[in-house]
Amino acid sequence: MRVSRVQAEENRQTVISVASRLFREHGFDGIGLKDLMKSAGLTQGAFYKQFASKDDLAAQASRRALEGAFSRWSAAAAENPRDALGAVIAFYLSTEHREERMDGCPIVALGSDAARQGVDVKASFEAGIRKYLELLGSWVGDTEGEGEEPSDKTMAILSTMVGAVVLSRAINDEQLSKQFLQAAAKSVLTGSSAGDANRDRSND
Amino acid sequence: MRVSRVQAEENRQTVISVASRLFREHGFDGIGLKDLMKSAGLTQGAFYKQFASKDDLAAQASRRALEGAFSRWSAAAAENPRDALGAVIAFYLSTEHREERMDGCPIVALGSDAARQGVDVKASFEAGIRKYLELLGSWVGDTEGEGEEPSDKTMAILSTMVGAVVLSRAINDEQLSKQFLQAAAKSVLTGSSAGDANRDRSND
DNA sequence: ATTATCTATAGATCTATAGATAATGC
DNA sequence: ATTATCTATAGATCTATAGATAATGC
Repeated sequence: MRVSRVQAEENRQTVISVASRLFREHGFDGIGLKDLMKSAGLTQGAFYKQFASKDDLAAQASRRALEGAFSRWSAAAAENPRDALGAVIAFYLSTEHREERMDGCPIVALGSDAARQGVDVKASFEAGIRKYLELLGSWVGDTEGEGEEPSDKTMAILSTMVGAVVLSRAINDEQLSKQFLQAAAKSVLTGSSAGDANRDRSND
Repeated sequence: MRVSRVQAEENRQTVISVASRLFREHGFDGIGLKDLMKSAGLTQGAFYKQFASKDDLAAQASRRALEGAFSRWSAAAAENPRDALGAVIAFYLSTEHREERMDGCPIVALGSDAARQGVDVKASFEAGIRKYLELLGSWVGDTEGEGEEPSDKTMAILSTMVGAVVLSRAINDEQLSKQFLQAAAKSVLTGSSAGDANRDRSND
């Protein structure tokens, strides 16, 4: 029954990744350790040799989720370096992103939940949010250097993006839902002074 | 043990009001019927004579919460009719509102949770959101009449407001948290063309 | 010898239902 | 007679722990 140290670490990583997806799908309180471990191919009994508590896992899974989301932003930007902001907006404010709670932005999927969690989960969110802001700030073009404080404009853009997807997911009407995404995209792109000419992407 | 029909209805309303607050505080999955009923001064056994299920209560409590929030917006606007948008922004994007999850905006407190709920809860949210949009639209001043479709600008403003408070609650750092609120206020007020001269309110 | 995982379980809590009780409504 | 609320409970699930097992690490 025992497993090599390497395998054990691999299992641990699997649990964190699975949890980062299932927490987004069901909320921190919406899924139990038994189902979480089962989805990772283990039994519940193995949990407490790997994690101190469910809260501990929540903090680590949140970090993992934010890191994954950051990678996605980076990848979108790398694919379209001339219009990085436009590229990120194109997927973030798409109906596809709205539908994929499990793999989508953790701030949207778990933002309300995070507000009720302890400092560890919030620390994971804060670190991820700061990285979002750095990336966004470099595109919005009003940071005065590297590693600067985030600008108000950058923070307002992130707020608009997060809010639009939260709102688009909280309602039944498909048309109104889509309009939240489109309105936010329009607002961010016309107000951002991102300075690119090729605004040719469509929104879905 | 039995109680008059009038009293029973009053109890029902109390349960809905209490739930609208406790769900915001703990999430739909974060509080049980026993504690909910106890907070309303009843026992759990009385629940199912009043509601079909916990989901049923969630939908009704969501409606009640949104109605309360709408009243607050209306009241703020009535107190300062010359600058209704500014008055709403002043409290919505304040640190006080950020701290009062239980009585604050239900979209912020339960938006992520609502995305995981059924059509009834989402219907409550949708109805409330439409009323927010109507009110906002009348202040932003680009609706072409009464009962019109919400404008993109109105929807972007609501997105920014909701997103900013979600973000401000998901992190530990007080300064960054406050900056989200201030940045959003600035963005909404400078970009809104609300057309009022007396922009003299402060943000906290 | 150590330990990652397993099965099993403790003790609490969850939603929902059943039956008793006592007051209302007719 | 009806019924709003109560106590009690069913049956499932929750987090966390205990002890057994079997493979690793030394």
